[in-house]
Amino acid sequence: MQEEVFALLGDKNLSRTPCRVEMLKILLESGSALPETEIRSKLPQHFDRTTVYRTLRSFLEQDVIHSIPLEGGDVRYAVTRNKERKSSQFHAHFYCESCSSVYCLSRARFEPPEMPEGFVAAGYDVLVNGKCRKCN
Amino acid sequence: MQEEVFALLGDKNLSRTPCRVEMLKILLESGSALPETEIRSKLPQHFDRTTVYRTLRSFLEQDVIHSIPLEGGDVRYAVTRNKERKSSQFHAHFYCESCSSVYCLSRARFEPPEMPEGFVAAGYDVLVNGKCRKCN
DNA sequence: AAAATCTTTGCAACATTGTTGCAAAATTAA
DNA sequence: TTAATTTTGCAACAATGTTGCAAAGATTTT
Repeated sequence: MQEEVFALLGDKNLSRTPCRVEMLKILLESGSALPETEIRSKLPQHFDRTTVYRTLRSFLEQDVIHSIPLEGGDVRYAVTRNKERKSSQFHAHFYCESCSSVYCLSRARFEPPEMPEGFVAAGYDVLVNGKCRKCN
Repeated sequence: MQEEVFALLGDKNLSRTPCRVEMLKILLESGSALPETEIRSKLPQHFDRTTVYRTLRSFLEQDVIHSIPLEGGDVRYAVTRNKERKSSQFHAHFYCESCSSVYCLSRARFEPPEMPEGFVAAGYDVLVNGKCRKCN
């Protein structure tokens, strides 16, 4: 775990600050995508909201994590697996309408919809909603 | 146009208040999905932000419009065409990375991605990004 | 090791999006 | 016309995210 965190940070030339290390651990340990409030509440020491947001921004800029905007302004953050890097043109996530958890569907395959005349697609974000493993 | 607005409101038992009528006109006339600020700025008379949000909420509750959350907390609102009612299990939208316009792709067909063990899908929201008709 | 530099953190303030409570104005019903 | 309901505006608030500035911690330079 520690090694994975260090590797992720090292790859992106991000220094090992306490806040970064702890946040990455939390995100890696969590099977689902988390909102900022939950990440912050899980931190072993107190960090200011600003610091957490700044760290999230660094991670986003370096594509260590990605954000998943939901209906109602809710946003979740999740570690970006190799399969779903920015370079990849397709991302899928699952929103459980029962427990509100969000999961990355990193290995989902998908047939792009046909585009109307004149529209050229570069990437696709799919949000599937339904019931997750735990709620079925 | 006027008739279409009245029909939409009538179907949902929403009274013809000035704000509702004008907002629906704006949304119907626009080929793309609009943020609240733009809807409000296009209104022929001044209405308070609160009133506009309350009207949006009525429309959302009655499925007259739907909201499209984007990366970065941006939200767009668009009239719900019959083809893409809540009852339908699939919605697709197009985000132009050049001019930031959002369009509904109401007639797009699509093959649902396969779900992992235990996950049951009920609906799909697809956000395609690329370049729109005007920007190509 | 001391001084200078760069980075991270916290605090206060602010912007934006959206909501709520309350009272005034406008509609609608009795 | 009076009474009841709905719509609107205003002020205040909540949540999410950003910015400026100064203090604290690391790094580097000499």
